[in-house]
Amino acid sequence: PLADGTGHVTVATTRPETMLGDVAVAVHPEDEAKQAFVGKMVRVPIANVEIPVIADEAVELGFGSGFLKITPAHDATDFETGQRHGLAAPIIMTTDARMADAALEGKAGGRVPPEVFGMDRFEARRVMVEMLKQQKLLEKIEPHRHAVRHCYRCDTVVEPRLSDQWFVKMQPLVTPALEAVRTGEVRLVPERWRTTYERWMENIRDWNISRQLWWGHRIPVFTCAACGEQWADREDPTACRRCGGAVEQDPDVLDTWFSSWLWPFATMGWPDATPDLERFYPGTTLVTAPEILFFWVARMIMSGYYFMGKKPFTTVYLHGTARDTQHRRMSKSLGNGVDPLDVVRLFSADALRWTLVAGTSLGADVVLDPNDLESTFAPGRNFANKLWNIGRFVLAQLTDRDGQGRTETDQSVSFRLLSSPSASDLSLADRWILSRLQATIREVTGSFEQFRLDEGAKRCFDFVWHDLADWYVEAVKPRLAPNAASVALAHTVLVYCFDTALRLLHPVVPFITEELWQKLPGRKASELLAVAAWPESQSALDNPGAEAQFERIKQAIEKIRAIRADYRISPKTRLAAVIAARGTDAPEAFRSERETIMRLAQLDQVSFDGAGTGVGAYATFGDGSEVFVALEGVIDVAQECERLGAERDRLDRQLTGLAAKLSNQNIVARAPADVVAREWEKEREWRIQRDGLDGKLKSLGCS
RNA sequence: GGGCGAAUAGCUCAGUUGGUUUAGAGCGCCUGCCUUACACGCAGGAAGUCGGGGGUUCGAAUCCCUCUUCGCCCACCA
Repeated sequence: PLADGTGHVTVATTRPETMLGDVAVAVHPEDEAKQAFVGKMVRVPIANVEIPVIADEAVELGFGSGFLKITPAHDATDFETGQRHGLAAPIIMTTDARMADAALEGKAGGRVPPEVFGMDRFEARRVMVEMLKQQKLLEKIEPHRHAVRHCYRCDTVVEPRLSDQWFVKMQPLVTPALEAVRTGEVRLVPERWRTTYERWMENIRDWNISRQLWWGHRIPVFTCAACGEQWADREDPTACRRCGGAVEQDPDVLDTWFSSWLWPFATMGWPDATPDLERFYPGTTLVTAPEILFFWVARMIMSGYYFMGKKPFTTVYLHGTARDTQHRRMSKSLGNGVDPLDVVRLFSADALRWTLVAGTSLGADVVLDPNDLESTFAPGRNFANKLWNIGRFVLAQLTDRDGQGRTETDQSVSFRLLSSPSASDLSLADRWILSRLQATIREVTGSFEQFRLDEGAKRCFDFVWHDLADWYVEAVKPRLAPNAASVALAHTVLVYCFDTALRLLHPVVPFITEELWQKLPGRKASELLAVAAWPESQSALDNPGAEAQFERIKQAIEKIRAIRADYRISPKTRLAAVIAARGTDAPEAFRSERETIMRLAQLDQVSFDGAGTGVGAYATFGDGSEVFVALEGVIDVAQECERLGAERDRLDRQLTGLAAKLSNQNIVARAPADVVAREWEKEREWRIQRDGLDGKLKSLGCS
């Protein structure tokens, strides 16, 4: 009711009991209809005090009744409104949320009436609603969804209550910390966090650093019981610095982040100028979770500039978060987590690490399925297993040749190549894998430097599994026979490749790589991969020509394997094939890897002269090179026609698409020359392959 | 309420300044193999109108607009 009895205003609230602490009712200054009320007094029911109607922009236009009760002691927004209008802030609850006037120190007789005095807030709410009803001052009750703060530990609804606290004035600390990130002096990775960081820094509020907890660093503020002098001190004083009276230390402790923000230098002996501090400050890369960017990272940057005059680190790498298949963050309270120890037990620590590193691209979260650990972590286990088996194979070659363990020769030869590769002795497969390895070293190093851990991990995976194991190890097997001429060289290349791959992979799968690496020849007992040198690529081993030629070897083998599968020929059946190099494809390359082709395509006969004749299956690849597999008695002309026809049609479709592109003058004129040249080269190769197939189709009499 | 991000094969995701890609990988799926390092493996294969619509461009999964859906972070919500 208005105090002058001329009417009333209606106020909505979700916390009726706090009306005992109301000091004003506010309306929005632009709410024309309500301006007449501003300056009038209203009587707060139950509390029986008169308070003014004021105008303030904290009121949201169009929300609720348009009248907002102001309770400065029990609501943060209201506190600020109260400050703006110079209003009092009566506290009407105790620290354990029972109704009582704090100003009366536990005695009744103030704003809190006897009916609810000493009552818990929720009980008081019920009683007060009843009282309002009886006094016919309750207009209506309706459901309203809104956010209520709960204690993170016991889930109790938290009640805002005005109290004295210590704050750090943040504005002076912000400027250098904001500038550092803006200029790139401190780099955030991924970069998009910069916006978030800047927004927070620009709107920073003073930092409440006092906590009413049992455990923590006590606030070093002292108060004299006699004269009231109050000061902060580095030492613990025993008497007042002014009058010599008894002193008391502030009972509160510091916010945990108030000590954490000193971490970059306090851990190294600060405030003393220690050698560690000199050597290790500033640090290089801080790795942490994104949600801690404000709590910790921003504050470390601020404290670094303030206390040390320098940034605390150059790069902040913010990693992803582990989530479940519904993208919920894994947490103890939700119970949707994956226990790392289970994963270690079932799949190994390397498998766990592999999944998290290889499965997360920069700045992205990683989704793990707590209900299907197998499909989540098996790939990592499988890869570790593959590494182990390659290691077993390599080591077996080096140790059991004549039943007498590894020899002196093995150890010396294995590392000679590193300094002086002799190209003339190397096979095509050697040159290919060595060149591939150099590219791998460069790419993996580059990826890691850019925090593209997934990219680096997967590049290693591809090299180890698909280059080294699938092709090189298979190609090199015949040369590993004890009496083979190039056995020492083969060992050298094999060990060099494997050793280097282990070094590259060590950050991702540290345990198995360490174990394997220490078993390699030439290792001293004290050597650790963990501190071994990072590989450097040797440009002398780069060999694009060998890479291209060995690609053709692979293609020839793959064509033969595909023919074998198409005609359902048992893997045990050895076949005879003719491979004809065409165009720029080098015939001597095929000849030099004759053994490899025979073994991997399961042939008992291969010729590199002329084209194949008789009944058989045909395929074309590369620069028009051809492969012919004799299939007397197996071949079905109709099926061969269909097979070749399908391949010819596929090439035709591609050629049609390309032709449209290349006949468009716009493209030819406006696209970069090298792009156009590449398209023409593609067109040439596809056309040669297509023409080859056409000829074959004709000669088979396919319609 | 404010800010940010994501939608690409059945699933989880790559695809770095628009053009070497015939849109890839792992898992799953289909066929055949215990080929003396590995069946946690080998060989071959199927599978995607790159969320919808519009635009810019000679050219778009990639840039712009819009719609839809999902998610995350922050917040002083009467």
